[in-house]
Amino acid sequence: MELDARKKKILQAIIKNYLETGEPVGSRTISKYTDLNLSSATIRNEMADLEEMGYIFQPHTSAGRIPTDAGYRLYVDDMLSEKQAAMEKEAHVAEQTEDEPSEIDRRIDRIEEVLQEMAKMLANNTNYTSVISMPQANKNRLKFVQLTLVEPTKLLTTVVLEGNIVKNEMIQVDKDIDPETLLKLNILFNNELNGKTLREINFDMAANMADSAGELGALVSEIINAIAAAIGSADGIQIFTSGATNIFKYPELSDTTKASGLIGTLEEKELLTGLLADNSGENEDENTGIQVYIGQETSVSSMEDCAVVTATYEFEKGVYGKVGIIGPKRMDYEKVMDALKNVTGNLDKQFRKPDK
Amino acid sequence: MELDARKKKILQAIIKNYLETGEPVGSRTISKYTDLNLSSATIRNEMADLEEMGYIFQPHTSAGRIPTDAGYRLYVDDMLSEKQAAMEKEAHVAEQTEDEPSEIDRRIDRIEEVLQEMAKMLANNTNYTSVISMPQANKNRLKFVQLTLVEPTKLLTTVVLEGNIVKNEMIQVDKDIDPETLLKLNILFNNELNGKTLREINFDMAANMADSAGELGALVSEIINAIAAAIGSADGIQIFTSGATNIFKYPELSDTTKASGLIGTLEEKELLTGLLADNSGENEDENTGIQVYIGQETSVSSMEDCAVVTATYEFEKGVYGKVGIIGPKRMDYEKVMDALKNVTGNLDKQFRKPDK
DNA sequence: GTTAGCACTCAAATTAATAGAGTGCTAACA
DNA sequence: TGTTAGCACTCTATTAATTTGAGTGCTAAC
Repeated sequence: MELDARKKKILQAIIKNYLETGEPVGSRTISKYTDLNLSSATIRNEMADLEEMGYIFQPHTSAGRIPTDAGYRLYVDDMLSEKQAAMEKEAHVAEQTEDEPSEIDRRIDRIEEVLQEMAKMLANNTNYTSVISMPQANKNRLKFVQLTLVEPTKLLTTVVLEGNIVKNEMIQVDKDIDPETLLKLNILFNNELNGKTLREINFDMAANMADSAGELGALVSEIINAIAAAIGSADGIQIFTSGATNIFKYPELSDTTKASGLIGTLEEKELLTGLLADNSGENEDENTGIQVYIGQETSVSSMEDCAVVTATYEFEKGVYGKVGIIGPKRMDYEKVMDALKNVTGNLDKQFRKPDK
Repeated sequence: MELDARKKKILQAIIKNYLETGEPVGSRTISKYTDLNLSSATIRNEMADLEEMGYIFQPHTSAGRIPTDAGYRLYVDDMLSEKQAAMEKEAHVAEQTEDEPSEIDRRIDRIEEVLQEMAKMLANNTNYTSVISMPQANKNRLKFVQLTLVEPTKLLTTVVLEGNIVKNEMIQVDKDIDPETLLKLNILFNNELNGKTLREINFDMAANMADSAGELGALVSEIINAIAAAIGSADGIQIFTSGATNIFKYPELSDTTKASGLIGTLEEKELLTGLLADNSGENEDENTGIQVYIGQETSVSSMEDCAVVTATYEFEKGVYGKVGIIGPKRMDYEKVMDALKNVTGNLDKQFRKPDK
């Protein structure tokens, strides 16, 4: 069967209406709602076809229609391509209004706090649950290492990554370290490791350095481990969420089992990593950088009644983080995408030009 | 009216039964449940008295009785005094078994992670929601300050507090700083500030130091601000929660409005600070260090159907943090208190003797 | 002071009745 | 051939009526 223009128009009308009301949509409603001037009977016929094609379904025999995941998919894809076209048009215009004053004017030293607050704002504005991931550091380069003796046998390793993410790790050492050795170590590490990514600081390099350090070998490799751990802890995607309770605003998500499951995954966060991982390209809209996962596509069972929309922000050249919205499938995709574009734009500005 | 021994026994039986079943308790049940050998009619009379005294009430006229907050209070206080007596007996015994091997054997460098994991364990074990506060640092002393130049105009301030809590703050400076000045500053700050608490690093001291620094005055006071901010950020009580979804296991908490409110306060965390604040003495049981808040006593409106039990752990001499359990009023107080004692004991050990 | 017995109350569960939205199908129409 | 009016049918949701049972309070007897 063909999905001709009329069928498509009807499908869109059904979805649009369902997004607003959350109730199954009947043929009579569509007959009035659209400018097609068709009777409800005709609509009914078309609806039967659309159902056969898998875009809509009836929760029970005498009810109106509800979009299936495939239906949502079609709708969202259409919207994305429209958005894309619109953006191409406005591209140059945007270029000019570039340097409008950012509303947010604060110190950037505590990225965590900025992101957490951003998440809060986003959740408040959209009435959905928001999710933001720390920029992924596994591509981040080591900028600076500082070893400091805090106690005679306690060595503090301060690791600064490109983009000025700072991490600390405390090392317990066996024997006292004299200031001279400490200085030597500091120089050694900064010479050898600066500019390297976690991947590059691999076992080979650890071995090499330990060898060339002679009798300090054991200590050196322990320090390298600590550094790797520090980078790694920045690396294990850190996720901020906000507005978890917004799900209770949508009846289809707020029965106890579903809500509990959802909030559980939000609390645990592990399952969210997949959605916020840096899977650029895959499934992503090239122009808008927006990804949409509907129901099963999230591959998180507790979210099978949800949709997730994510966008990417640039933290440093080549280092990305993600912002996401989790809500019911019948979320206001358009509004959500706008809000996300807005947030990522803000973050981009804030991080890329830290000082005015 | 007098609360004689028999009435008390009946009251306890009612509460005990209600804790288990969550259903209103009738006179017949008590007549069998206790070893008092009284008929249900007699129990009924006593119950009427207990109701008049405000310890129990009926949700509706033809239902069994449910404990009031006052009833719970009596029950809990009784239990605490029993526990206290028991502890006094076991005091010397405990002394001997002191150095049993701790089950938890991990690196202590990341306090945050330790606490978060502890919270998780606690929530899993008890089936309630757990809450742990970072040790409060406003009594913490500054141990060490390290200034490092990360970029020509970016100064990284690493602050180590007693107990090896590490905080970082990035400072943007106007003009380049030469290595010599940096060294001078490092020495200055470590000489002047080490061992001081946030309170002691007040405006006077800031002013003094800035004055004696001459032309570097502006920079010095900016750095002091950064240090204060770093300490302050460790100071603003940081709270870890876990097992928020456990509340759905208790019907009396899981209707959407209540659950939403509760989870909201758990997410926001601000409202929890009151419960976990270091209000030692006030309302606290001297021997056990356990505090119990029932319903209204939490002074958090979303928790008026909850009870909160907290215990104190010692992080460093004189520096305390709190561990708490949030659950329905009919929680298993005994189990909860034991679990809390267990956790605080573990934390005490872990922090007080970091190395074996 | 305790207890048996009885009338009474009220929430919760069950059943019955009703209303209404929406469908599918058929037959007529342009 | 595509569109439409009309009608019988289906199924949910709502409301009302009924029943059940746990539990009480009170009285009278022990």
